[in-house]
Amino acid sequence: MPELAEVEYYRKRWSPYQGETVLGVRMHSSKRIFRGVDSHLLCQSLFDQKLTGAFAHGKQLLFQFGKDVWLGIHLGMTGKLEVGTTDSPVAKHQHLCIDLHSGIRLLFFDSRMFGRVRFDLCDGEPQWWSELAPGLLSKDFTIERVLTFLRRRKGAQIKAVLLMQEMFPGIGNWMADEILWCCQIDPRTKAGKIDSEKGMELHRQIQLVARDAIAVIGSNWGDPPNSWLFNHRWKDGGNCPQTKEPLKRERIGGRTTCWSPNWQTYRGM
DNA sequence: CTATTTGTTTATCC
DNA sequence: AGGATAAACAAATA
Repeated sequence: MPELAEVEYYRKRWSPYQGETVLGVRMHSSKRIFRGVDSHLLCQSLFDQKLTGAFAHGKQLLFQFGKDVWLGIHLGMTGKLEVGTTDSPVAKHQHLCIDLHSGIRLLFFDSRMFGRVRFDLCDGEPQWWSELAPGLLSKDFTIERVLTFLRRRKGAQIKAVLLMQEMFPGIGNWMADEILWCCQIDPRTKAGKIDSEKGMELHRQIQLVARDAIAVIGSNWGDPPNSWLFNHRWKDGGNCPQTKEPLKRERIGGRTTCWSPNWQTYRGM
């Protein structure tokens, strides 16, 4: 499930426990999720450290312990972070639990196991983190960068381009559809066919959708208003909030895409 | 039993 | 070389 706003929601779940000290760490098998991680070193390094930072960037999460212990988490398709207590039994699909002195237990679940845990011991944030593309709401996410990227990816469908994390960190399937719906762009449009005027609108709507999604979902997983495509896109028989006509669902750019054919009529130059 | 899933990585083709 | 596309990954759900 997790895209930009959901990831921010999960960051907030663990964030309040900053300042608390780690009593113990347990990892439950699942080599896949811990690929590349020295699990013994991870447990050892976290022990007796305070949680000192909780960061989100796009779909990536980063938790800092002490000064130079860093735990990175990607939630994949089905990952989630929860808070329990140190006496709760191990649940299904539980991969990591961090017990704190207060009796609180920080938990990471992921049934499909497309998620990933990373671990770094370093002075300053890990390199992979500092190399992430500028966030959608940062001042470095400029119109120029977006237009240049659209030109480079000119042969790909815009739906697929919006899912590329190296330019649009945090945009996932539903956000991409929401953004294109706001811009009235046909999701099958080739990126190179979008003129600069439409490109500027796209840039703006990306920021608006990101801001609104974080406001509504990112704080307490609220329900988006019915004026969004979001509430109508999942099941068959949904209607476009603008035209009231049936929405279409089809596989575009490798992903199920929902759009409103008579609303999203822009097909470019 | 089959088809579907809100994500990324890898292979393959061009 | 670099871009575009599809398959693979694993498990729940309908």
